[in-house]
Amino acid sequence: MTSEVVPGIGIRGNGSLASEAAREIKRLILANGLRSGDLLPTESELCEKLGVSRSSVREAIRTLQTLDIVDVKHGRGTFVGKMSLQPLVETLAFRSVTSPGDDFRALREVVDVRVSLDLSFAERIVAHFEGTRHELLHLLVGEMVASARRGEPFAAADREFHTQLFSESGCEMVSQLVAAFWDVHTAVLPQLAIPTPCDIELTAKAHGDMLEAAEAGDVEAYRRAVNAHYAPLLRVLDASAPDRSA
Amino acid sequence: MTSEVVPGIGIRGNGSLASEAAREIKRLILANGLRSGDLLPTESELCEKLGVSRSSVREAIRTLQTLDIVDVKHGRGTFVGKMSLQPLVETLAFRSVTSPGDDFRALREVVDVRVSLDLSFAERIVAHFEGTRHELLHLLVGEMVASARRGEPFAAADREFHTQLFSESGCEMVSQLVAAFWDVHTAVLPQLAIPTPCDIELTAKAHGDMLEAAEAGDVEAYRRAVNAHYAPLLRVLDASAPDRSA
DNA sequence: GCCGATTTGTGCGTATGTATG
DNA sequence: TCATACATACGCACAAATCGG
Repeated sequence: MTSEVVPGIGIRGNGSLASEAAREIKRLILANGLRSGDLLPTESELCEKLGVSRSSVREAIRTLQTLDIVDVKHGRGTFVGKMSLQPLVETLAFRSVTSPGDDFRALREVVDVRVSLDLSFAERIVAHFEGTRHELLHLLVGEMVASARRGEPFAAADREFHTQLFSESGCEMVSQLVAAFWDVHTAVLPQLAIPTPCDIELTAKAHGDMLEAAEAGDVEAYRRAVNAHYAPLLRVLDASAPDRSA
Repeated sequence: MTSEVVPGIGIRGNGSLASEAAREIKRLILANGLRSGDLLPTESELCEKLGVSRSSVREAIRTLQTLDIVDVKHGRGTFVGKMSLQPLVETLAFRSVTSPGDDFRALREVVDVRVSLDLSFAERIVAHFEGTRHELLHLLVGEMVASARRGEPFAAADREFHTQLFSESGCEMVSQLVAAFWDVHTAVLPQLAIPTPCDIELTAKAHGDMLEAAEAGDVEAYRRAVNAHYAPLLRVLDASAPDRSA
């Protein structure tokens, strides 16, 4: 029985033992300077170190696993996670489908943020790709155009294209944020509307224009391509939610 | 839709039982059209409905609680949560302090995104506030300026100012995103640098300029005020991470 | 304020699945 | 094949918080 009442104010921070355990595990990661992929103590060891039962440790680990701060592998152990923005995706995606009246509203904002980031980071991206030729990105563009002509979707290539654009330019966090929004938008959109083959082809080609503009060092052309890229999608969203101001 | 129960052997779908249970609970929320604050079945009832033990149900609930999809209250029950972006804050904040070599790098990107959103949504915000006078925001500005003169911080007012700007303009999701980034940035910054009293006052005044520009319908002035608002912060970050490319 | 019912929080023992050697 | 170590799951008992009579 670990009543463990701390005299004075602190008690045990705020929450439950499990929440406290989660904080302690985070402190443990920080204190030992552990990085992604490093092995953490076993659950039993954590029980001893934190002075709580297995149940609490497991719930704490579950919390951190949800936040992608730790990565639990069955039968092997618990490792430091990649700390991706996956929790953001899940929350936003779920939220976007639980707003009956505002079906397109939440999704529209997600897309608006994507446009905002693509336009705002245009200088940085163009500056990075100017005068180079990025074979992987050209490959992805070719893949998307080819798929579009066959009337097939090209989700994987699309996602990688956008994330590569940012991560190559040294914006790792923004890249992951873009990926998260991409995930949300593609997870929610199919439940609301389906794009036309024509739009699919326009979108595919816009990726090529973005890449060429970046390699040519033309920021304005890059921004035009970004707007062209989102035009079909915004048209669908606006048509379904005409109450949008300006 | 989902795989559902596999006869015979207990294995079903892919992930763990707890993950499966979490998916089922989300489906339950969607299927019943539950909204924030609505009461969910008790853990015991969920055990029966999902056919798993209480341990698994609890881990599933813990997962959803971490994502702010459900809200658990001791002795009362489990409710549908507010689905805030709190999980994003925790992940990003933790990530920002676990990059020894990149101390300011992650934080810099967070601030870059904030600037991006403030600039990109300028038209929308200015269009909404033009010709009006928002007393609450003026109150917050006065509070910030007064605090700055006394050399005191004004975190609460600062945060509310920025979130109000977006939520008033009808961008609820972006507002919460801004709030999340604000939380990350203010959670991490104190561990890296402390602002000067002069910078504090400049920042406080910039808020007033933003508000006045918005109410005057001057988008360009608004953008200038936004840049002035972030200038002190960016100066600190750039000074500490000189490896930034153009 | 007390009591009991309900519900979540915690602890613990046990059995099973899974990787390693 | 067997043994070991560990994560996963189950079930129960009790503690703590909340609510209503």
